[in-house]
Parts: sequence; C-alpha cells; structure tokens
Amino acid sequence: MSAEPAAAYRMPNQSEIRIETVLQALADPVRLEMVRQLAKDDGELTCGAFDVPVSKSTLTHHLRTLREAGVIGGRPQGTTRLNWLRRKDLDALFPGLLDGVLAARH
Amino acid sequence: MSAEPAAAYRMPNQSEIRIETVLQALADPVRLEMVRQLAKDDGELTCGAFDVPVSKSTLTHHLRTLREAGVIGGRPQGTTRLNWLRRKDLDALFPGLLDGVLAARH
DNA sequence: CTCGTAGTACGGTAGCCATCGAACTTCGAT
DNA sequence: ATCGAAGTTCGATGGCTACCGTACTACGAG
Repeated sequence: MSAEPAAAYRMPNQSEIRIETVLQALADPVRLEMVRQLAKDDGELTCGAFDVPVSKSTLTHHLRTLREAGVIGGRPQGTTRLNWLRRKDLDALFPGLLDGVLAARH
Repeated sequence: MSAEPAAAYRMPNQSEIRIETVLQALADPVRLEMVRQLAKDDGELTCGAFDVPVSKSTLTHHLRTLREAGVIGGRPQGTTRLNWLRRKDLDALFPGLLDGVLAARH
C-alpha cells in the first residue's frame, strides 16, 4: 500500500559521500570493472548491459553497493534501470581519484 | 642458516603494483588513517609511531598489507623499522589517486 | 652476557560479504 | 488479462580478514 520508492532508489547526496565507503566499493574487482564500463563514453547502462561474470542477483547487490557508496546513480526506465557514474560529485570531493583509478592498466 | 631477509621485507616493484590490491589496501579505515599520517610532511614513521587504535600485532598486519600492495615501503633501522609512502610510484601508475584520497575531508 | 625495546610470527575467533538459486514484483506488449 | 522480460529480495553458505594475545626474534645499551 503506497509502498515507498524501494530502498533501491536511495543514494547519498554529495555531502554524504565518504571516502572510506567509496574505496570499499571500488575495491571489489567486479565492481571496479563495472565502473570501468560505465566510464566508457560517459554513458548509461542498464543492469543487464554490464559484462561481468556474476549472477543477476549478485549484480544487483554490486549495483546497490556502488549506489549507496555514491559512486553511481540510477533511475528506473520502463522495466529496466539506467545506471551512470557520478563523476561530477566524485571529482568535486576527491579530485583525481577516479581518473587515477581509471588510468590503471588492466 | 643464513636465514632469508624475512617475508616482511618483500614489496612489489612498481610494475607489479595492481590497482585492485591498492584499493583493497586503502579501503580499511585503520590503514587509510596510517596512510594519512605517512602523507603528513612526507616523512618516515616507525611502526610504533602510528597513532591507531589497534594492537601491535594488528598494526604489523596492516603494515604488511600496505607494503605488499605497494602502497608503502619499509627499511629496518636498528631495532626499529622506517615506513614511508611510495608516493612517486603511485603517482606514476595512478596519477591523481593518492591526492584525491588525501583530499577527502575526515 | 643480560636485559629491554621494537617488531614479527602464529593460532584462533568473530564478523563481514561475495556468491548463488529461487521466489517475488513491476512494467510493457500482445 | 496474460505473458515475458528486467530487476529486486530473501535466505543460506563459504571464504576472507581484522583482530587479539602469546611466543619469538633481533638489535642496542649497559
């Protein structure tokens, strides 16, 4: 009944983003790869569009972790959901961090 | 028997440093604080000089983690050991990362 | 040599978290 | 209204790791 917008939609505003949480989110290989894929041409990806070797439920878990850390944003779009990198917010808080991470050879 | 220099002294050379490992090392609050303390005036700290709320053995564990990730270097000095940030190597591999992390308000 | 200090090694424990499958929800299409 | 596709939620599990105390090693001072 009038259900709240689902915890899934919650994400911190810029001032709530903490470096410890961001680093923890980026520290997982799968999530790091997801961030790399989001960084390509600054686009938005649906959940199903990520190319990572995990199950659908695990993917949801990683997206939630990234979103709650403030690394990505998400908005529902029909039956799917679009995700994007919060590059502006991250650059403002931790200038150079994202670029440094993405500069790594892999 | 000419014991080897102890695993504790081993650390990766620049080309062996991997971003995943570095991020994992930085993702722990205690280790992040240690890195912050090392970053102050680019100095060297003995193991005992870190101001963190963990036991001596745990401190050793964190120093090993940071060293094996390539975040810090260490050299024995008498009965103590000096630790320093490998800022040059990190900046070369991941330009901006360290500055971004250290720029975070805390 | 003896003693104290600095740090490491070891074994054990508790808590976290990445992972999965299955069940559920939501939305668009037919 | 039904169906299917896209995500989410839930519960369980295994592995990793931060943490500690104790025992040990290495070095310098006296």
